[in-house]
Amino acid sequence: MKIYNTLTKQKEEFVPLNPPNVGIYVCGPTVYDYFHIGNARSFIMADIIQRYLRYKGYKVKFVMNLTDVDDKIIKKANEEGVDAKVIAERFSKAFFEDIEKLKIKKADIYPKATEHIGEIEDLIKKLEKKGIAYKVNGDVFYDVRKFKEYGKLSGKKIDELESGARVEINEKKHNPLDFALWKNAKPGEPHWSSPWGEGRPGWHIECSAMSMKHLGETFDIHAGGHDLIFPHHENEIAQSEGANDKPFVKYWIHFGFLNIKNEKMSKSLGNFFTAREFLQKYSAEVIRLLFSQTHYASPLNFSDEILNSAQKGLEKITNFVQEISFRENIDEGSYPDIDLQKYYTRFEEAMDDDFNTPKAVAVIFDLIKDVNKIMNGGEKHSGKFYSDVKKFLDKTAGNVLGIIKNVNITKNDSSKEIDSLLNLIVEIRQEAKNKKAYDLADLIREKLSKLGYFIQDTKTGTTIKKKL
RNA sequence: GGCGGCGUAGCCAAGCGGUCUAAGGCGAAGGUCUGCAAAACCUUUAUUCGUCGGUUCGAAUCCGACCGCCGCCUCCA
Repeated sequence: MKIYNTLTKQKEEFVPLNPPNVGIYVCGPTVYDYFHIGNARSFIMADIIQRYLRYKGYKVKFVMNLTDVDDKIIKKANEEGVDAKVIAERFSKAFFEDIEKLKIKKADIYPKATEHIGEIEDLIKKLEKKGIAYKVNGDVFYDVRKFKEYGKLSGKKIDELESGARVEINEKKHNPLDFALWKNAKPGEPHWSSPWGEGRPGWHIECSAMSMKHLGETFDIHAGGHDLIFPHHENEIAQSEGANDKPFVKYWIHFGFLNIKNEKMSKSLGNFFTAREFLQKYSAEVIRLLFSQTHYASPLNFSDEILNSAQKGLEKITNFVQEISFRENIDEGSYPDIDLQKYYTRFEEAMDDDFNTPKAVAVIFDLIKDVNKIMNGGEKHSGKFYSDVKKFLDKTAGNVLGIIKNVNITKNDSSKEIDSLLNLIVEIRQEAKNKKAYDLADLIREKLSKLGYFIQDTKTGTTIKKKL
């Protein structure tokens, strides 16, 4: 299995530090607002990565942090005249609601910055002791010049950065690129007492402290959006490696942006849609299919057109799953000449190649086409065949990509009853058809459709599907 | 200004030295099945991969120049 590593700028064979264990840390949200569909892309792609690693048999420990102290949270709290905690709690809750709706598998741990002040403090002390951090009036800064490898992730050079036009001017810093580890609290801001006075942690140090605590000083995979490479992840490396003198992360993965009209979707540009808004109109599966059809690292230009395209594609998948679910129970006949193992292999080859989900999706569609062809042959086939196909889809498109809707109408006893009633209706309609009472047959179809059930007459019998 | 990425059919998007007369999805046209409908299937829809050169027996894939687009260098997934 290969992963493109931002640190080395090449695809590398994935060798975990401690197989079969794999530690993954993904930069989560700053909980000051609902997250937008661009953020959702990162969360979903990280989800697919961890699901695939589990599929491969790795024992994954997946950590996603919540930044719950931050300038933006404080700003919002001030605007509303409430405590910063109120804002953080409100949007943490919203975050969990939204990722659940997006069918994102829960992380093993969601550490919060405010619950790791002790670890953060220890880390800063360590850096201070080594002479890498310095204090100025209650603020503590990281001295970028003290870390020789600064810039190794982003490919930037300190000198070039300094001459850049947009470096913040702050006379307190030794070097314009130095960044805050600890911020002196202004009145009304959340604060904790520390050796440097009342204050709060800087953003970058949180992730170093929390990832280290939950995954160790060196761990396998760290992922996040492309815009975090610099300065966030660069600074994390500086902090962690500066303190521990050992490699921080083995593989760095970065997700491409979701663009709108060719521009990065972001809160600051104002060209965003929240994930919640989208979920009202499109299902999680549609969004996931859409994202899966582009490689995680490439930019993805968002538009109604591609959304509709994904929706149609998903319908094709859903129709198919309903069809085989139906046949799984009733059909009897031969097992057709098809080697499902071939599709597993192709799926894995695609995913093994730096999580090539577009290719993996193509395998799913190939399978669907091939099986549809078999079903169109007019012959009946064994239920075992259909359940094998279904198992394949559940394992790959379902458990890894998350693009299979639950089509089971029959889940409990009461719906079993519904099933037999539906079958009765189908039989009656068949009688009507036999007597060429097409008006009546069409009426039944029409009425059922209004109730959300679609009747379809196929070569091998009538099937009924529920609208999903 | 520095650093990085991208440009493949009407749209989206894989492919990254030969199996490419280039996957897959959407769309479009015609057809099959059907009482009709729906679903599905079949056929067609890029001899060509931004442009121009070069390397090579061989290039969408490597190199160079140019054109166009985007991102990072400030909070941002």
